[in-house]
Amino acid sequence: MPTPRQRAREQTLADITRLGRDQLAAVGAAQLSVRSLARDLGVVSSAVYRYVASRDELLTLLVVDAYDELAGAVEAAVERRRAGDHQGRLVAAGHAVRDWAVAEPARYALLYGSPVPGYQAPAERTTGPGTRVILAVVAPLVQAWRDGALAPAEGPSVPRTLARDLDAIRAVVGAEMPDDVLVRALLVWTSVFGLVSFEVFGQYGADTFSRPAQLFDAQLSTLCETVGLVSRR
Amino acid sequence: MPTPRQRAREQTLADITRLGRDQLAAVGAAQLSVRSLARDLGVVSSAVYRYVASRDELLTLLVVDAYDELAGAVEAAVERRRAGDHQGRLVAAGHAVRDWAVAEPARYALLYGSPVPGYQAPAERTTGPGTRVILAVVAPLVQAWRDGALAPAEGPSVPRTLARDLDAIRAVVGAEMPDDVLVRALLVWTSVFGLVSFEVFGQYGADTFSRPAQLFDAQLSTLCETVGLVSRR
DNA sequence: TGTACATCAGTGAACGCGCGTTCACTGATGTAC
DNA sequence: TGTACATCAGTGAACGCGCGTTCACTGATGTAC
Repeated sequence: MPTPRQRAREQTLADITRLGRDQLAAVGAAQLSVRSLARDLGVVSSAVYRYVASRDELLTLLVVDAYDELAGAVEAAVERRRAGDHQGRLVAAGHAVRDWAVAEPARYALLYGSPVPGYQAPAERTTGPGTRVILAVVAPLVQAWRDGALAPAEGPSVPRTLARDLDAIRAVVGAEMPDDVLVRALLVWTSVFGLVSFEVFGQYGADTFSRPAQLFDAQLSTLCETVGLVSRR
Repeated sequence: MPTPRQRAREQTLADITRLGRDQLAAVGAAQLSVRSLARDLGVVSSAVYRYVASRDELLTLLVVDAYDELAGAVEAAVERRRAGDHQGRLVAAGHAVRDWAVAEPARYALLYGSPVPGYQAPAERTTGPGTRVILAVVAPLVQAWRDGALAPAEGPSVPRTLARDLDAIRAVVGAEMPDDVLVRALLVWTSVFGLVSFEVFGQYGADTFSRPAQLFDAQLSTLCETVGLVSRR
């Protein structure tokens, strides 16, 4: 049974996360400041140090928070589709990433944008949540391979050095799939985030596309063809 | 004939650009500061305002400088290959982008990373140089289409709203190519920068790939297949 | 060629601002006897 | 149930720092006569 003090502490920590998100949205990660967060919290700046040891730890908190939310959104979107519909699930995963990124551009930038100057995310705390997102995105492809629904590879085999790197990755993914499937999974991962980043970071120009989701969709289906995922009619 | 004063002014402006690049590399665009640039220049901070009207204009200067250099590098790499070798030229363009980005991560981030908080690039000065890069990257694909060397489209036609947006883009590209070719050009563009961004912004994890260029290469050739660019043997 | 004036690069002080972090403190909440 | 002590959230002042930008100025360079 938590004491009132414990409950208050959890509440304040939740408030800090929430206000941190707002800060992020308002000024970006580079300008995120402990003092201004304290002002929003209605507290003197030094009080925040009861909850986070430093500005860097505050950033880490927000990184983990964002990864978790994004991963959750992707996982939920995938599971809303029928288990056998691999392409549908992959498209759903892509759109989940895009929807979240469009709704939360600042948090997306924190995770997948240019690095925050002077801040290095502590691997032991962020790698886990970060990997969860990746796995959620490529899961439909991996499942398709497991079900034997993936068209066989066409291209040449990968160079030896690359093959060795892939072994390490295989251990993380936890599936014994062949090199070419793994490369395709990597392509899916990078392409999805590449497409989303372009849109969110404004590379297309302000008014070039009236319905960016349509472009994303068109490119996603091309991507599905590329990796050998074809919908069953 | 330039007066000594004019020559000195040009020299100082060049120094400012050079030191600005160094600043960018050292601390990133968000922390780039007029005062610290003045220190590097060996001059009092207010003196810099003889050359740039504000910090924002300094950033614009660096944006244009970077676009121009990158575009030049891509164009040169493309022209080093035989005119008929469309796939070779596209791969060369991709590698030119990657090489430049790896060598100049901070300047790459300024152009293609998350937006600099509080800074909005003036479209009338940056759009031109920015477009030059895009055109240089997709030029080999466009040329392949002109030469009739592009495999025909397979996917469904694009939605009407998207088609209308594409008309506007066609005007910029200055070529009367069909929608599906244009979509493929867009895919090339976004994918190349997506792949490069992932590597430069550290999404792969520090030591995941011992030779990232190999992964890039493998993904580039998959991309060439996707868009219907196949090398002639 | 010489002089008077205009231009302009660079100075140094100042304005007003925000930052991260430390530290001794007050006073409320929690706990052990 | 009551008391003494420990814990800990939050205060307010301070440290030392850097920032963008303005402004009146000095003195060298350039130009018109």
